[in-house]
Amino acid sequence: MGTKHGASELLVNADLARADSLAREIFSEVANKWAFLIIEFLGQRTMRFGELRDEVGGISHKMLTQNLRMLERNGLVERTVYPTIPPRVEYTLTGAGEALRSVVDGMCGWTQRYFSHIETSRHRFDASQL
Amino acid sequence: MGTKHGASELLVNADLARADSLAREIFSEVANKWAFLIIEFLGQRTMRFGELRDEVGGISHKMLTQNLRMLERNGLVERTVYPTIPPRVEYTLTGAGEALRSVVDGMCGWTQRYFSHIETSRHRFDASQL
DNA sequence: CGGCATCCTGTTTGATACTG
DNA sequence: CAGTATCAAACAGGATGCCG
Repeated sequence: MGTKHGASELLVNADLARADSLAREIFSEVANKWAFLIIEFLGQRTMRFGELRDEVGGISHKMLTQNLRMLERNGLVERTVYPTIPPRVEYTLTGAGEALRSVVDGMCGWTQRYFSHIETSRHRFDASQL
Repeated sequence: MGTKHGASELLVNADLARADSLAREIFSEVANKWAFLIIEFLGQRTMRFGELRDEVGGISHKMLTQNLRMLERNGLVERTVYPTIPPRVEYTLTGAGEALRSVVDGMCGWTQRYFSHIETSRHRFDASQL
């Protein structure tokens, strides 16, 4: 890296810095347990709000709504409303969502693979903390 | 799936159910942004507490300690203390940690790949919410 | 330097109730 | 059925100070 910078080079650096912090922001927003679980289950098939709630399990109505909105905003999930009575709303993964699902799948596989390693490690750790 | 179950089959099912909920618990505990960022940076090289704090950036002393303990407890990170003055503590990824890092790397790649898709989607969404 | 305990604040969350 | 609002409870997180 030299000590001379043209104006355009400075702009490029500024752009990279902006992109980087935004990338980190996206990363932080999406990397949470509910989002991952939702993506994992939605990957299996399109589901209605209530189905998803049952599948995920242990998530409150409010949390599911919040996370679905966040995922929709980021273009990972598509929301389709059928204006019937009672209302019917379906959620599907988009291409970006499917792509992230393969990452989440990787994590599921990891959990299975290292399951006993983790259990053992936990016991050892807890025992050592008396 | 028949309607008759032997005692051992019931036990197996019970075990699977226990393992499943534990797996989900592990999944939920590890799938958070700080843990992912820590794993990502530690994957590059062994680091001291302070280095890691600087690399991750924006994480408080307390959060870093908490997450490192959690990762150590689950056997993803190994903690080495050098009893010098001042103290020197190094953190390294274990095999399980490295394995999870490849998942996190996948997510980093995903973020880069869909970066502009996400930005566009966000703008569209925010505009539609007036 | 790194860890732990404490206090204190603001965010997250669940429960509840009401709307279309 | 799905969404939104509101409220209280619970928790996460930052700041600070002291210890090894």
